Amino acid sequence: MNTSQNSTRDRIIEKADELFYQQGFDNTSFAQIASEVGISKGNFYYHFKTKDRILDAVISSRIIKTNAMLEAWRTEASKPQERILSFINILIMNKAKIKKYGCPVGSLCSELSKLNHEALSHANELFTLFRVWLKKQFEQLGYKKQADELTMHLLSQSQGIATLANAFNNEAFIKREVKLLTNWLDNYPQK
Amino acid sequence: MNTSQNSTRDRIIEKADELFYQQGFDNTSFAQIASEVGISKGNFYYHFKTKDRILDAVISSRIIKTNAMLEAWRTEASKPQERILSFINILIMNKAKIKKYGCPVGSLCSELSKLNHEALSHANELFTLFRVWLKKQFEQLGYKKQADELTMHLLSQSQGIATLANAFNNEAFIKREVKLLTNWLDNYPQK
DNA sequence: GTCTATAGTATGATAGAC
DNA sequence: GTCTATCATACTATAGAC
Repeated sequence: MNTSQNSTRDRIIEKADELFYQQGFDNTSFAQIASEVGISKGNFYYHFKTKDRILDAVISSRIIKTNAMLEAWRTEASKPQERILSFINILIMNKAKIKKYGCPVGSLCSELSKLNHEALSHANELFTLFRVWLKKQFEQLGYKKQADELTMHLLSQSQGIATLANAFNNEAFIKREVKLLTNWLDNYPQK
Repeated sequence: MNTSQNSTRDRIIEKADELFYQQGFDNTSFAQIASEVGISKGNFYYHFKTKDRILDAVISSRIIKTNAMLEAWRTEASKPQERILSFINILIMNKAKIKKYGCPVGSLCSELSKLNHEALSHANELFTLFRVWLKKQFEQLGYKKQADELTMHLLSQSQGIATLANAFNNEAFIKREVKLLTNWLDNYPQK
């Protein structure tokens, strides 16, 4: 568990993460994950006893990756404005996948909400990671009390962009809206 | 079919519509719909042979209702600006349900996209109804070439608001963002 | 750790009586 | 039109050999 490389377990998580994003959690079966990883269903159950456990592992993995990404954005840019732009630009970086599958965070939370799944609060932590990080950047930009409102507004816009790009299968729309967001960030008046 | 009142069929569609919204399409079983309507599964299959057929019927029903709503908004207000406000205000009108289940259009399209379901294009017509209607209002407001971009921007914002209100279980956020949207509509400069 | 069965259950769908 | 079976399948999960 701790000493070995965990390579099979990691491969399961990685593949499950991908399939949950592309097909949804409920719509992805153990059999398919096992098949695509190249192991038997029996072996799969050695690593994860229930479907909730694999979902938890996937969410935890995403949390770790997200934290690493946010930390990278922080160190790569000294100015908070540039850091916020890093967030906005993931819409461009991932535009092909977003067009196909929407936002990985938003679509997962939306599905878990419908399923009334207990892992919803765990998945929501992903949103909260972005929220806390962005809020800090807005605060450093000079926005005091409005930092969280600005953050929620930005998160909201990015969710809307992902949803419509997915629904209308439209990458150009993402580019246009990202420009609007960038202008908004540049020109927001009150501090 | 045509002469009778179709009451059982209509009740099935109505209940399926509700359950698909609250629990998702894939996660809602025939058995549950039948049970909640108060009929047997066998009777259910008399009215709808496959799950795709009931989904089609639900989407068609939503299209009819949406068209009626848009037509009502048109006749209730003579000014295009007021009509657009009618659209924005459904976020307030339905804030309790949006908090619980998200946007009925966005969440359905998102799910069908993940399922790679053939009914996705049918469901997208719902988005298109709003898009065409809003575009017309913006054109009458005096926006020529930008009408569709403004429409997509507005649709995008409403989707984002619904997604975040659902994820964070937050109605106050809806109210705040609706005010921003209303201000945006009032103050948008270029025509 | 990995495999091959296999159990148990839920679901979509059908057959046939009334 | 509505009902009571019933079938077939897919999926979650388990047992036990290697």
